[in-house]
Amino acid sequence: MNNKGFDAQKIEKKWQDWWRENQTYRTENQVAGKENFYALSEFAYPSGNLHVGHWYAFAVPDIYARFKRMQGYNVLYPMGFDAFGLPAENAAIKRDLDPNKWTYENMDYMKKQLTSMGASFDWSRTLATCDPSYYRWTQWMFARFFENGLVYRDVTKVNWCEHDKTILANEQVVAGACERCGNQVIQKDMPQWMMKITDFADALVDDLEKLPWDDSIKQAQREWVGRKEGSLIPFTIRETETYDVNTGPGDDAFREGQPIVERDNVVVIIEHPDKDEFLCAKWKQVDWQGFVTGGIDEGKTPEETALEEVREETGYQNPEIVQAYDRSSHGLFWHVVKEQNRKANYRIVHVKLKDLEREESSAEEQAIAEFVWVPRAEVNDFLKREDMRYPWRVVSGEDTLDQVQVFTTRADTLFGATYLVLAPEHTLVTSLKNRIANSDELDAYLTEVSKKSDLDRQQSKEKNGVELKGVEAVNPATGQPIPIWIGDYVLPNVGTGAVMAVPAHDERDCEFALKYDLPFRFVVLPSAGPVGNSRQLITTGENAFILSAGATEEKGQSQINAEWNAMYDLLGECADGYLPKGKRFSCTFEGKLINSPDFNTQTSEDARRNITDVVSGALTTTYRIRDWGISRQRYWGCPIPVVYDPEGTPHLVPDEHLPWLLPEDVDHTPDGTAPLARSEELKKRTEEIFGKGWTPEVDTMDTFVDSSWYFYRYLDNQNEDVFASKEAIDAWMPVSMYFGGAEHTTMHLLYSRFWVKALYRLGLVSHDEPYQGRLNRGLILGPDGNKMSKSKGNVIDPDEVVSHVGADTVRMYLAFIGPFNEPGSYPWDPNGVVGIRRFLERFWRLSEHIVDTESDQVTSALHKTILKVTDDIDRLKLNTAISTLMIFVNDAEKAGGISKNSYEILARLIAPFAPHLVEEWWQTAGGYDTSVHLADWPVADTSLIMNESTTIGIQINGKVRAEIIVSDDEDEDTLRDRVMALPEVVKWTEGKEVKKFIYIPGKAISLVIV
RNA sequence: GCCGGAGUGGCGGAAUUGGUAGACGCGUGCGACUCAAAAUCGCAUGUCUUCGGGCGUGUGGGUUCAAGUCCCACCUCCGGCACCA
Repeated sequence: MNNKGFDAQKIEKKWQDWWRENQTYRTENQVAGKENFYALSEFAYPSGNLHVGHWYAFAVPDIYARFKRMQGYNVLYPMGFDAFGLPAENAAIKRDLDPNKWTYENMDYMKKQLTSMGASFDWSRTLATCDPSYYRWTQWMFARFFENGLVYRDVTKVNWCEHDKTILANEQVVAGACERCGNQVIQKDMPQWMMKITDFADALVDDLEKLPWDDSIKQAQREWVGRKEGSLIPFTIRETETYDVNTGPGDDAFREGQPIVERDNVVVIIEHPDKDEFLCAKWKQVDWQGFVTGGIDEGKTPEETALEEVREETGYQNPEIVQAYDRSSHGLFWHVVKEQNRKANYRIVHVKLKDLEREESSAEEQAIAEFVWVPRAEVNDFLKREDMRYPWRVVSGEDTLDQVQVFTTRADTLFGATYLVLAPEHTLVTSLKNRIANSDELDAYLTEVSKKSDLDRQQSKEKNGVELKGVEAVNPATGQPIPIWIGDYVLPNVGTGAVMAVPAHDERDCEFALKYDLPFRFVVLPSAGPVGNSRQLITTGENAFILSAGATEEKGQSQINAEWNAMYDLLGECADGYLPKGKRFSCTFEGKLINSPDFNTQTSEDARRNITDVVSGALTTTYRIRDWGISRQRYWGCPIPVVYDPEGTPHLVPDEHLPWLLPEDVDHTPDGTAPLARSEELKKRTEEIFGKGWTPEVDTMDTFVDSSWYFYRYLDNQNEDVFASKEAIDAWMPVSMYFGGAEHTTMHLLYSRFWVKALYRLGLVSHDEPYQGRLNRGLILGPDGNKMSKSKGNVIDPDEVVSHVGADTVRMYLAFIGPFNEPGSYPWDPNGVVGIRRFLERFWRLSEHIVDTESDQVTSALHKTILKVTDDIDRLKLNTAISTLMIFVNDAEKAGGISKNSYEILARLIAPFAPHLVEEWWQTAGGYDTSVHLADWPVADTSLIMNESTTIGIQINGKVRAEIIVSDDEDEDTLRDRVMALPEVVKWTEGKEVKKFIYIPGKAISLVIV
């Protein structure tokens, strides 16, 4: 291929050498009359070999950097190496090498490969994060952060990768697995150094507003920070006095032959209408022993049964329900225990008499029991007797054990909170342990939970839990006691690790409540959406009644209407909001409050604030993001500049001892302990400087620390006094355009933003965002459309392609493969590469057709091309810029030639894409002795653009039927006459009436006929 | 499930504000040059067609003289978050 057209190999070598010798791309911090432009590509890990992804990451942005340079900017486009990290260490372990040597050899080799791209890197500014002259400043910044409380040491649960034998940051754990090696990550308690990124959580979200980045990047960062507005609601916790049921001879169940086992019964507590007294049955030898009881018949509610029992057994005719307790109690009859050991289920119903109107009870009833009024205090004493246990709670109000804060985003549903769920890890679970009646059950559950990995726990959606018997919480809005559960669906580090469960308005609580038969209270009437009741209402639950409401309808709007109507009907039936069995569901929409005294008809939004206020809660914000743990138990990383005194207190290594060097006498084999702990030299060094008994920190830093500030060091990489001078920083920062991979959106990009904000807070820099522009590039796939991988055998070796078609072709092909400003994935097409090579050859051959005078059409087309190419490169739509250049070259060929001046302009337009080839023409045939890359970018002369006529389509009833050439100055009437005379138009309009004639100059003519 | 983004020929993709859908490149077909092949050049290339035209930008509706583009509903794919309270 090289024997025809141009010799890429020769040309490229020649100009790469020339550029180096002439320092063409050396960049000064300031150039008079030029604005600075900092174009940055995420630096490379020195893996030892350049792949197509590197070309895409570095060579394509280089086109942009060259373009900006020609446009008159003073452009910095630097390159360096992110040189600490696991691969070096793994290679070292595997092949018994020195990671330092391995890394530096790779960097040398890769520098050569990078040069072969023809990129305009200023190599005088390069850096390597593993170089002591670099990491000295990483350590220096760590020290400043330490002094200002931005880094601290803490023992926390950490993500531990068994394979890599190191801690991982939350950001490095993907779906419970190690982001690097894919092995499962386990939780371990370990001391580690933490960066206080949470201090900047708000700024990391809010400051996104002022950045013109793609919304997907900003959104991903927002979600990562996970800021949520909500309320902290305090719930008091108290001891529940739960008693087994004792009944006397008045109980149905006591009578011979009654089916007691598995029978549902009520115990009725009867309150006096005026006095604080309760009606108790008087039995046999004792003054009184119990309350009215009765069996619940099939189809009756406990309430109905209770009212009936009161009327029948006591004769009082107007009882009124105060409260029905939902929890049933498994009672043992005190007297039956001895004889038959029978059991029954009890529901307790508390009624109050409206008046003392009384019918005489039957003789039979009177024979069994007569009734006496007993003062509350006396009843309470009775209930507390060891041998006399009743399921009725004694209300005393003085038994507050503790308080628990619950975080919720839906304080408006507080009246619907019918139970509380704590994470198994919640501290309250331990502190309440001795109060809990069912601690065996609890222990068994806790053991089971601890066996589950975090991954298992989050993957199994089957909810389960255990009630903490013996304690209960009080719903601060209703004042009602509610049970407390623990459940592993509540995660310890989300919110406060405690949830107020509102089954009627939360899907997860609904599932849990259905499983354990907990009450549903509906307190928010959903509002119709902006377009009416267009949304499906039910999220989950026993919604058969609702489904059947719309069963005859087709799925769609009428089904949805039926759902809403069924809900309204149901809510009309249950005035207190408690949903009956079989009709329990959850609806998470916001709306207006119901069943919430004092707050009814308020909107969810208002109620959240007002309810929070009334229950002495607090509006608050929570975040998903956690502090950044940076300790790594690995060798090849930046040493943490900390030593411990004999008491174990950490101290910074003073600045004069920086760089705090990475020891070399270390066996790198990972065994779960830090390799640095095995260094005699480090131990000795520490004792010599600080004294006997002092020990060094042996963990190294996460490599994301190294890369959090590297863009400063390019600006002033030789400076030995500061990480970069203020002048250099102010000249270049923030980075004008940062090119990188989408995979770094929630890691490097977030960390470095944090880092800069921290430096800003400490007054070390004068800007609080590192990157003005940001572009996530796409992915180059193999020719088969799959991700390139050795196992699939679809890996493209750029060196090999370059040896066939040259670097210019490869660069330009990558720019042509798809829009660089959209992070799509583009398959590598070997034939597509050939197409670009053909184009470059046509451009090359066009230089043999230089004529003295070219046609006006060519001149006009050239200037149009300038406009379009300039605009496209500016928007990083390099693919269409190239297609525009192709069109022009094709046209110029056909037009028979091009003037030298025009060819020079064309050459400059192509120069960023094919820097070697254009330089070759420019400095040989073109006759220049300075680089084309330092030439000015062409500016279009619009006066040379011929634009007097355009061909536009004629639509008849919306269909294009003809076309016509129109000059810009033609008036509408003459145009109309010409249009109507066209044979193609006549064909369609003959015998029809033309109702409308629309002319949009330069765009369309539209006729409406009938 | 929620939040982003995207669905256009055989393929990558183009159409910047609603105005001739498919630019440009690849592939394919035919032709020229050649003893032949490669390379190069030229022509054609959405689809159906009774050669009048019909149909075409994920699906179904709608707005408009005009819709890939705007509105409503849905489907699929990609990315982020996810038992997040």
